[in-house]
Amino acid sequence: MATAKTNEFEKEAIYIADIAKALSHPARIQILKILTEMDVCMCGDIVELLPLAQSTVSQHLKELKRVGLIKGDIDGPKVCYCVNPESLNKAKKEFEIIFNHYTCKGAKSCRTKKK
Amino acid sequence: MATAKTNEFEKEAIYIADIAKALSHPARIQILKILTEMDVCMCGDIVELLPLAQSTVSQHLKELKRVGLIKGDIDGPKVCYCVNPESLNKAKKEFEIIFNHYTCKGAKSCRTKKK
DNA sequence: CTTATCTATCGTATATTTACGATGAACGAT
DNA sequence: ATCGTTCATCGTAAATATACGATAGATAAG
Repeated sequence: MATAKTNEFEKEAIYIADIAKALSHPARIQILKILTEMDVCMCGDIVELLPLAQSTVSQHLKELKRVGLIKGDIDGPKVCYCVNPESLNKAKKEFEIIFNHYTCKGAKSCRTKKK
Repeated sequence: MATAKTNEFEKEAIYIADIAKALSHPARIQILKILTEMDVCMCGDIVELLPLAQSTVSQHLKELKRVGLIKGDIDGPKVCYCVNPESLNKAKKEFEIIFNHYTCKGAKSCRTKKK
């Protein structure tokens, strides 16, 4: 990020950007999909479904956990992952707000200043 | 990205991740907000509202243009930016699909395998 | 033509992300 | 206690992202 100025932006913008960052890799999108479509949700299962090494998948899971979109429960030597419905709903609403805001107000023409 | 494996993922996941990447910086979230709330939408106006240099803002605008969320019309020496309602709506729907999908199906407990 | 304004791009420095193999930690089974 | 399984973390390399100043290009104004 190079001398990040993250804290000089608006709180809401920082939150949305952070969630968006967690969603900004195809592997993490597919992980979310996998976690909701499979009964089992172990790291090993995900590794088999993605073209990535186990350590890389583990890093992606960590990023999704960081923002709270998923959670992992230790179950013996395994870790059982699942989506976190609460935080997913919160993120959903935040994105809805900005998208609705923009699409409702945003159709203003760029060409109003033309001669 | 380090030897990006982007093309080995699902097409839909790649699209959503790409939009999310464009939204993954607070400056770009605020730019979208600014573009819908102001009548004028010149680069210079945005520079005054953000704690960033003009060249940096220009780069953020370029990233938003890359995924089609905004467009810029050349108006003399200025460039008049505005959101692109069509692509914004498309992105909105894609996010809705994945969020609704997850929140409808995703509440499965992680603890079903516990003794 | 010259100057001023506005924006994009270039060059550069630094931070972060992505990816992998190797290793370590935790646990169940033997 | 030892072994195998599962996952996280470490170390590392390469690609991207972020940010800035400097510069170039395009146009309006004079």
